[in-house]
Amino acid sequence: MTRRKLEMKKIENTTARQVTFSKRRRGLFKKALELSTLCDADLALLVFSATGKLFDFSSPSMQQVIERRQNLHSKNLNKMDQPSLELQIDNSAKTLSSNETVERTHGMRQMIGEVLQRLNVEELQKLEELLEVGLSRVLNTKDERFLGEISALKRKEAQLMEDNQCLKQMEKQLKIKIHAIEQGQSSESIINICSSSYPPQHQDNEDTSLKLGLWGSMLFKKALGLFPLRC
Amino acid sequence: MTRRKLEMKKIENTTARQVTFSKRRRGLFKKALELSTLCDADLALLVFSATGKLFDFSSPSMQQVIERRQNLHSKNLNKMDQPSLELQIDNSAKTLSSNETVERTHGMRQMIGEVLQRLNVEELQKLEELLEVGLSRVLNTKDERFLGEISALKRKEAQLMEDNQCLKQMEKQLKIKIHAIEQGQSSESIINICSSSYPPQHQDNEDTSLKLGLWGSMLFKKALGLFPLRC
DNA sequence: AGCTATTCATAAGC
DNA sequence: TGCTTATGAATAGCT
Repeated sequence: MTRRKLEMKKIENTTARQVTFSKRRRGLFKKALELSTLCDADLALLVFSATGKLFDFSSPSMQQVIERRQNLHSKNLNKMDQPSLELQIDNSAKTLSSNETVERTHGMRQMIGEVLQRLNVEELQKLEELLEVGLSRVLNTKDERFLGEISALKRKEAQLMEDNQCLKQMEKQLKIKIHAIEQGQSSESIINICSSSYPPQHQDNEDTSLKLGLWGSMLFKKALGLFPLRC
Repeated sequence: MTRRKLEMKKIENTTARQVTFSKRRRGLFKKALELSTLCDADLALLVFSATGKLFDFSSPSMQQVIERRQNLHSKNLNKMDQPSLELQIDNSAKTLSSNETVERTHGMRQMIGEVLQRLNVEELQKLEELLEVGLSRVLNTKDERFLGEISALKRKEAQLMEDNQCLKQMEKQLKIKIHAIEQGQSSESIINICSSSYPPQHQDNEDTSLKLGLWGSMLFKKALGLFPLRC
């Protein structure tokens, strides 16, 4: 603002608006750069022009800053749900540093930031490599868990379907037997199948279903062995 | 800057740095607001303080602006909306290998390696950024698939267990009936239990086993209806 | 795109 | 952290 003070609302004249956009955009980016330089702050600035062109500046990388924000949001959402990681880091910090005041006055991030400042390029490269390896291990572990869970579920599913089929067969057989009886035939030709008591209640509540399924099919197979008609 | 011009590098004095951070941060956000107001531009500004606190401003919403950027990047990745980098790489590749045998004998990796050698730091940073965005999208998509598959399997499992229970009930009833008949009692005295809450309510056609489950239970119901004694 | 006249932002100091 | 002030920066309106 100079010559005259500018009213703080949208500039209606398109040309004037575009000129102002260019000038002020440059100014804004300069200020952003200065802030990040002078104060060593992480920062991201995204500006879309009216024509859809993107201007951006960030420190460190845009992706990193955005992810940092999203992590923050996730944490806020989860809150105390999983104190694990931060707490672990914090504990590690406590174990590492005999000077307790450091831990109390400085946040973890700040501590990390300051430590990083002290590292030279070579050390930072080593660290980068370590973190890359660590990331890939984390990702692989996560995938393994996912895949493990999926295959467990598939096993369970297969088991249940098998049980299901067997039960249906069993049902069929029982109906045949009933029919036979009702036709006045001797029931001796068709034998007792399942005199057992029902599902044993295990104390393992984590995976009742699988055991139940297993128990079911074992029972059924046993029954089949006794049964004149095969399943 | 006033009183004296400030050198453009990190302020070493921590207190002074924090004071400057506060002042300049306020100024930066004011400028950002003014730019978005005057020029009606989409804009996002994220600043992390050294203590990890997040300050942000955006217009319209942070999420929208960030997504707009991601979309832009996807487009860049997908096609030649912005031919700059991709084209440069491609051109570099073509320039590099006028000799066709080179392309054929050298693997993709080596070619990429050579192309990368030709990029300057700025181009490499852009590329790094693109790859980071791409990676994070790939990871997110993968996770979504995993989670989707897991929840589908869990639904399936629940369905199968339900079917299973019902079949077991049926079996039990049939046995009771047989027993009754064999004792010479009237079958009328033993009646139905489990036909109540049966009909499954899923519409997941993508899944054979589910259909089988559905089919199974429909069959079961039908059988019940035809059967002299109800279940 | 340049050029000022002006207003704004802010480093230093308290 | 807040206020003051001198001064360097940013920039609106012109050209």
